[in-house]
Amino acid sequence: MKGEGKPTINDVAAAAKVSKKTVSRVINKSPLLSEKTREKVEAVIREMGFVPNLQARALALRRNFIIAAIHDNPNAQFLVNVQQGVMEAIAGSEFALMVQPFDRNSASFEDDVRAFLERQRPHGVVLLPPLSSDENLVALCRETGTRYVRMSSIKNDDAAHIVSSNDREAVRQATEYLIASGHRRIGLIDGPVGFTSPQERRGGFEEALVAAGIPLLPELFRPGAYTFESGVEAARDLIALADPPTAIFACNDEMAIGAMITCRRNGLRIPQDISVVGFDDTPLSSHVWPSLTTVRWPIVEMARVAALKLIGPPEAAAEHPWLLPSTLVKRESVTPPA
Amino acid sequence: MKGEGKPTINDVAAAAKVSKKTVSRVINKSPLLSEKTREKVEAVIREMGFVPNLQARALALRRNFIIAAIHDNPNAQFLVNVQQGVMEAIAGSEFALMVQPFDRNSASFEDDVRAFLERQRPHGVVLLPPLSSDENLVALCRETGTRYVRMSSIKNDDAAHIVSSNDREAVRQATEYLIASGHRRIGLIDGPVGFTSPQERRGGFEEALVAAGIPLLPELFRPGAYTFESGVEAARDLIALADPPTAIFACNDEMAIGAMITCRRNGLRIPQDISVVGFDDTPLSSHVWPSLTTVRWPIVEMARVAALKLIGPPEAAAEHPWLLPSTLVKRESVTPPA
DNA sequence: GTAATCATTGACACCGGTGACAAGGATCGT
DNA sequence: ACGATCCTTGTCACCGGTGTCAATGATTAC
Repeated sequence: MKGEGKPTINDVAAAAKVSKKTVSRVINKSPLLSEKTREKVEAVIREMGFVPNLQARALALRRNFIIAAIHDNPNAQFLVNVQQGVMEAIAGSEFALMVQPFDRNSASFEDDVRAFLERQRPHGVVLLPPLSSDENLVALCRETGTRYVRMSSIKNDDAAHIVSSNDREAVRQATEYLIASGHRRIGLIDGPVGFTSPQERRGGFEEALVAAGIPLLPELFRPGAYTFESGVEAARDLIALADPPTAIFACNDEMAIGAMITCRRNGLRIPQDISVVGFDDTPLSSHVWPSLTTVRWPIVEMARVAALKLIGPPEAAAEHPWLLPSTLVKRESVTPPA
Repeated sequence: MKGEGKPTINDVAAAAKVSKKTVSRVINKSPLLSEKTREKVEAVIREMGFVPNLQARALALRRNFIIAAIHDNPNAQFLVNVQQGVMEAIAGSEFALMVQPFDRNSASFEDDVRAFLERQRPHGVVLLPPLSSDENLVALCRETGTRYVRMSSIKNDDAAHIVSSNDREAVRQATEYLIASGHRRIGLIDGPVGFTSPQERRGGFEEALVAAGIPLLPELFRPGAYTFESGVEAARDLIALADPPTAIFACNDEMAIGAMITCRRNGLRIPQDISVVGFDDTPLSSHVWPSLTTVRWPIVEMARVAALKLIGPPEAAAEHPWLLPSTLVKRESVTPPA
């Protein structure tokens, strides 16, 4: 310890009168060490306040302790939930979480991602939807030797590299719940085109209708963009129909709430005049009035599992579950039709 | 290039038949280099797809390229805005963003922060509110030699280490707007006790009342916790008063919206029967009906400036502005009292 | 023409850890 | 008592960059 700066492993070694390798063994909890020296060195470490330099470790080990969440998702609650899940997984470990948004509309999108992966060389990345369904990114991860886990609704049994939720099934159940309540004209507000998540959700919706022998009427299917405004628009169109639906399923909560507000602005009571079901279970959904019946999407859990797959030994990645249940949360926005 | 793994500076040096130091000069754009060798080496770098290893760089330079956002803030929109601001500042640079939440209620809070700083040794940290008002953390940053910028409403002219917004003034203006509209009984829903931001906001509110000669009536001051539910409760109490207020200022949007919904549930029309003003300008505030008049808090800008202060040369940190304007956004939730 | 100066480039140690392997001392069996 | 074996510990090179300073060759000054 030269009086300045943080003590290094050399300082500790000198102070404890052992080799730096021995100190290294202590901080790595190597089993081939006598109890006596371990205690001696640990005492010195404590006394000097030595903390190993992660940069040096990263260089020597040729791997660092960074989990990166890569996304192009503007939804705040989603992102924060993901961050929470990852943090739960890495809490207490040496790992840290890096967050990196990308613009998928940029011409340099893939180059940007590649530059990030090659520069930061994170230990592992969690690919968040909707960007996670991009096969090029997966190829990029493979190419750069980056461990990855996709969070996606894609069908895929590569359990080591994906975490998914059974959205289709959950939406089917939600729709069956509407049908069981007596609804037969149910509007759907779709998610953005080309994204995988709304495909699954819509799929579950359609399956339920088909199973109940209810025809799929084009006028009841409305486009959406996962935004509040698109929910407003879609609902406006739906309730303007000659024979409007008695219930609406929106592919996410934000649109569902846009729909609720639009219905109310147009004099419809919820749920007496029209029932609404959403998807996500954002905090908001329990704050609106009436509270929103929705499908709980286990983002936090998915993110936690994704991170666990990344920080554990590679061969154990597939041992964590890859499919987590989305579940129907019944609140106040559904009632039998008048 | 040994056929395996990424090429290193040594591989490039060998291939270009120059010393590794010369390659180092090229990647650092050193001016003392002949144009000829620069081009030759750059060609080899491109051809081999060489990307310098940040870990090694970090070790040699004894500094890394990580900006960490440290927080104990559960508000999703806030966090994402901060992340966006930081990303705007570091886009195109070598820097990356790390996000680290802490639990201020934990007994090991300070130890946790210390462990994070000492292990990751980020190049700089942005301390987010409310944790940013903790002087112990600032001391910790100093002690560990970590560059920091506080995002806070604290009064402080240490321009190199703080980014603030003139919340007090903005709230005063918002309140003056209510007063100018004819309101004289205005309820306040406070923020959590012990936090600095609600102090400023309440301060601006009181200043405006005092300046207008309106007495500060205790029954019109209600506690809050920045949560939707606390807004609900406070509003319930306010409208239950024998002489209820004709307007409410809530210290954040979430409470304001809780208040709006509560008023409506109790048969009050907004803004005809009661006006509401919030603070934050979350996306939500323009989505509710009627849309919420609120104070726009420039989080993205503050975060961007904070990051700029961190990534630039230390002596230039104070040159960036430290005070950014919060501004009143007039929407539909305010009208003169009946 | 030669010394002085400048622009380029290289040699080498170092940042703070780790892995591979060797060495030292204690313990064991015979 | 002796070598074989095991348990601990140390030596040394290396991870992939950077700083310092010296060496080289080209240019300039006189």
